[in-house]
Amino acid sequence: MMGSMSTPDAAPGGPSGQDLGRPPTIYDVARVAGVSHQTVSRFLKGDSGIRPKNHERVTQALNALGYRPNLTARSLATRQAHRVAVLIQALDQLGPARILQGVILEARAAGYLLDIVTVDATDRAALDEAIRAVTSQHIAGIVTLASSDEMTDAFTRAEFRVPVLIHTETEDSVVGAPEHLRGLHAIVDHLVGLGHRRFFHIGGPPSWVASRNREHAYLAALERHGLTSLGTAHGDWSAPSGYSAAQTIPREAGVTAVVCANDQMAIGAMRALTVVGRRIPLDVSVTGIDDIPEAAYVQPPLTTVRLAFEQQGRRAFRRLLAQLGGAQELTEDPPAQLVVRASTGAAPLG
Amino acid sequence: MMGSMSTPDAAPGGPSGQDLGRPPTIYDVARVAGVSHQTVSRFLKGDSGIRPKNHERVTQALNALGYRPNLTARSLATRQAHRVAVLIQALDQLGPARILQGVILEARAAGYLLDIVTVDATDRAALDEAIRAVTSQHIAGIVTLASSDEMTDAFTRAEFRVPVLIHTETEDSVVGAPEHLRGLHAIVDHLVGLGHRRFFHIGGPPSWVASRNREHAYLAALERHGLTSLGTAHGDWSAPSGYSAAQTIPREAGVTAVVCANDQMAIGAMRALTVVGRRIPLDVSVTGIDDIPEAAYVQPPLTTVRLAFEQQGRRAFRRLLAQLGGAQELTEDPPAQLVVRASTGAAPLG
DNA sequence: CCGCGAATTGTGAGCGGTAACAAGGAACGC
DNA sequence: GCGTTCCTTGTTACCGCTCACAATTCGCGG
Repeated sequence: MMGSMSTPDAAPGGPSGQDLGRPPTIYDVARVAGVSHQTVSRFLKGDSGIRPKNHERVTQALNALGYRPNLTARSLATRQAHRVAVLIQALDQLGPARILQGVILEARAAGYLLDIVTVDATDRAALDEAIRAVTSQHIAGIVTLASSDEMTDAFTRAEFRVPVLIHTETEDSVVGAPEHLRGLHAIVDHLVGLGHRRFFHIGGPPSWVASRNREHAYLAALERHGLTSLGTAHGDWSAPSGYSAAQTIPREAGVTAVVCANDQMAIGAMRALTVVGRRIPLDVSVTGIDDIPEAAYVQPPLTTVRLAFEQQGRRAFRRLLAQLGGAQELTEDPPAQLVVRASTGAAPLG
Repeated sequence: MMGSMSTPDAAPGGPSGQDLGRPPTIYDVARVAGVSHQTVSRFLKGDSGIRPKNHERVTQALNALGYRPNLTARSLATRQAHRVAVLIQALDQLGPARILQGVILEARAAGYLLDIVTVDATDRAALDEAIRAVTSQHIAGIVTLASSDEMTDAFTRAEFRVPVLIHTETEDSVVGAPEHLRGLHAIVDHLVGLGHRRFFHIGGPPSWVASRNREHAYLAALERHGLTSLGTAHGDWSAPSGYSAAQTIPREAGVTAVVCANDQMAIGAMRALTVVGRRIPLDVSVTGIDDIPEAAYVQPPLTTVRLAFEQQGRRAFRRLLAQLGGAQELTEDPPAQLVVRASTGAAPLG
């Protein structure tokens, strides 16, 4: 009926098919550019075999329409999900939260969505259930940041068709003195330098890989100085557990240095020691690991080691990505840095 | 030709078409159940108009194959994303992290995926950029947990086609004494009961809604007792800023109670006060808000208010869901609870 | 100027669902 | 017993994109 023939668009009201109600598709782009949708698809894919003229026209059409790819459709067609499940123990601990932060950053950069699931790593049933729930979804891979043995067990128990990356502090670095263990060495060196000879350790739950690594590093560092530990008590990473653990230190042992596996427990331990009248650092020195924000402001300020959590997270995700055939890994070892504050001092005489 | 007629399955090799390499689709289910794929779809949708016989057969086929719906395909067909963007300031603060935890839980329960973006709320450009990035995706809605004015501004500046839920502590509860403000009232009541009359406040950044709410509640609580505040200093929620803020308290003002807007700043403040020789709680009482895990183990243990962060998060997400036409809201007000510890004591005489 | 192979482009068919409509059956009244 | 209506089912067509393959086009030697 009407004269217009260039735009076989039956929809009335639109000036030139520029802005339709729904977001533009590659077909819209193709129409505007005067090419086939496949050419647009190829362009988007970064294909090189496109003639300059078309390349140009597609580019223009693309930002004329403000095209955004529909990731859902792409996923459906390629049948690969840009979605990764993250199993994490708890968000309310600084370390894990920061690691997660790193994972989030890296995932966003790579265009992946995260399916974050918090799990109680000590509850096998809940763990299995969570894994089942997660794997019944369409996901590209799994990252786990809660690295207890129960967790690892649960994962080896289940069968997966997707790559799983079990993040532990030392993932790969078991060989070759990983940085954070170097951090622990630095702590022990620092204390020995202050004259300490009688050490006690407050570690995390024995079933955690991180606990064992840290304890192991502590013992190794002592050994390097020809010293042995007077004992270890295990907490659960929390301040209360550090408090209880410190109470188990035998009074008569003459411990002058308490090395804790994280700051929270160190804070609890300091409290327990203070309560029984031991002065920090005059009578006993206490150290932590993590350098939580409060560490500098507790009484006395805590000597600790600052770890690059965020980078650990980035690395974990990158590693998974590598398994998925994506980008290459991040290889730099996350640094660790000794932070000396007032909770450590010269060993008491005698 | 053959006797079997119940399974018109031409595929060779498989025993009965049970386990093919790829995950089963509704077509597979339909074939096994001997109905059309649409019937299966209807069943999945919870449609009631299905004859008992078919209902039964579909049910059986469903779990015989272990069918899981392909959310991607569903999204494509219904063109609605089950994906919500969460804008959050920082994960390494306990409060926000726990709120996020609540959001995560609720989102999972509702079958939504979260696109978590951490933003620096003070950087307008970054903020706008983050919002643009997020909204260019196909999302159902947005929840923001970083409730500074910059954030709110950025959101009112932008146009959205999806619902946005800006979470603040007091969202709706500005009227009718929200719980956490009741918590602040409880703190003031507690201190007044101990004989304190000279109060000072260490608040968060003035641009944060939460800061203003808390300060407002603090002032209101004092007023109820016929008292006025001797002043307010603003920090940035961190321990160091609490330390600095406490240093601004004029020595000669005779302040006996310092009410801080969160625990971290309280910890910093206690340190600053101790450094200048003021004893806590003998000379001055200090209180926090949040009840972070370390609060009970700093020296002295901190009197504070425990807030139900996780529930705040759940509520925020539910509220968004309600806007999306989903489930109804959670209406219970998250509780707040005064936790009295050793950082508060009787006001000094004179 | 034609033929031919390589390089570009276009076409058609899914990916796994849902929506709209058409078709088949059962129930019911006469 | 038969026509009519309503209830269940089945059919067909997308959603927006990618893949495999067919159709063009281009460039160049003969």
